Amino acid sequence: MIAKCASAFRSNGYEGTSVDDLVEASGLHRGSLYKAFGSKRGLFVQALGQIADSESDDDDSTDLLLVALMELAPRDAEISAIVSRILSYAQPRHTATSLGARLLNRADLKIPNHTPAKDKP
Amino acid sequence: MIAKCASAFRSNGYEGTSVDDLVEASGLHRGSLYKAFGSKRGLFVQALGQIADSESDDDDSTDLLLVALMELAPRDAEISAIVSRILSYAQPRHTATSLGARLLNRADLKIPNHTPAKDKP
DNA sequence: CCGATTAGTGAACGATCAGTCAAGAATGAT
DNA sequence: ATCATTCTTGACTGATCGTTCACTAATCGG
Repeated sequence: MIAKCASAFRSNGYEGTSVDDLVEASGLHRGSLYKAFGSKRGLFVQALGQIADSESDDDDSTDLLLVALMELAPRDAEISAIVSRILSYAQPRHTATSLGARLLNRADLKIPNHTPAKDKP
Repeated sequence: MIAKCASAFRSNGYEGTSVDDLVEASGLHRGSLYKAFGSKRGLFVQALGQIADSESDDDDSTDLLLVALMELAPRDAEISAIVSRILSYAQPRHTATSLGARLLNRADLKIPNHTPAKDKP
C-alpha cells in the first residue's frame, strides 16, 4: 500500500502528487489514509523510512530519495535526517555520481555525449 | 525580473512556487506577469532558456536545472530539450557527478563520509 | 443477543491554486 | 485638446488543494 503511494510520489514528485492521487493509487479511502498516516507528509515519511529501514538501493528507492532531496530535505529536518541515514548505509550506490546519473536517466537524458557520433558508416 | 522569479523556483521548486510567490518575488502585478509570459510554465521556460542562451554554469543555474530535471523534464518535451541544450554546452560542470554533488549540497548534506572521523585527537 | 469500541467512508470545509478580464492610467498621434 | 491605443492593475473565477468529521459498518467481549 505504501509502495503504491511511493510510486505516485516518485513519478509526480511530492508537491505534484495530490491526496486524491494517493487515494486512487492506494485504493484506500481518504479518511483511512489520514487515520493511518496523519497527513500527506506523514505518508511520505513512512515511505522514505521504509527504504531506510530495509536498506534497499534499487532505482525506485533512489527515485524517492531524489524527490526527498529536492523537495523536502532542504526545509524539513526530519526528512533530511532520514535521507542522511539512507546515504550513509548505501555509499557505493548513493554517491553524488550515481544520484546524478539516475537524475538524468529518470528524465530520459543519458549522460551527454559531445562527439556527434557517426551517422553514416 | 526573470532572475527574481528564477530564485523563487530554485528555492521552492516548480510545483512549490505559486503565482502569488512569483508576483511577490518579481514586484510585477499578476496581469503583467501573464501578459509577458503567458503562464507559470512560460515564465519557467523563459528563465531556463536564459540560462541556456547565456551558457552560464554557476550554482544558481545548476539549481534551476535540477528543478527542471526533477519536476518538468520527464513529462515536458520542450523543457527536456532546453535541459539537453544546457547539458551539452557545459559538460565539465553538468556531469552526473557535479549535478549529484550540487543536489547534496543544496540540501546541506555533504557527500557522506563513512569513516566516523577522529573525535578525540 | 446486546452494547461498546474500532474501522471505513465520503461529503464538506476553508484555503489556496493558476488564470482571466473589465476598468483605469498612461502614452502618442493629430 | 481630443481621441485611439497600449499598458497596468487587482478583484474575481472555478478548480483543486490538504484536512476534518459526522456518520455507518464491522468487530468483539459479555
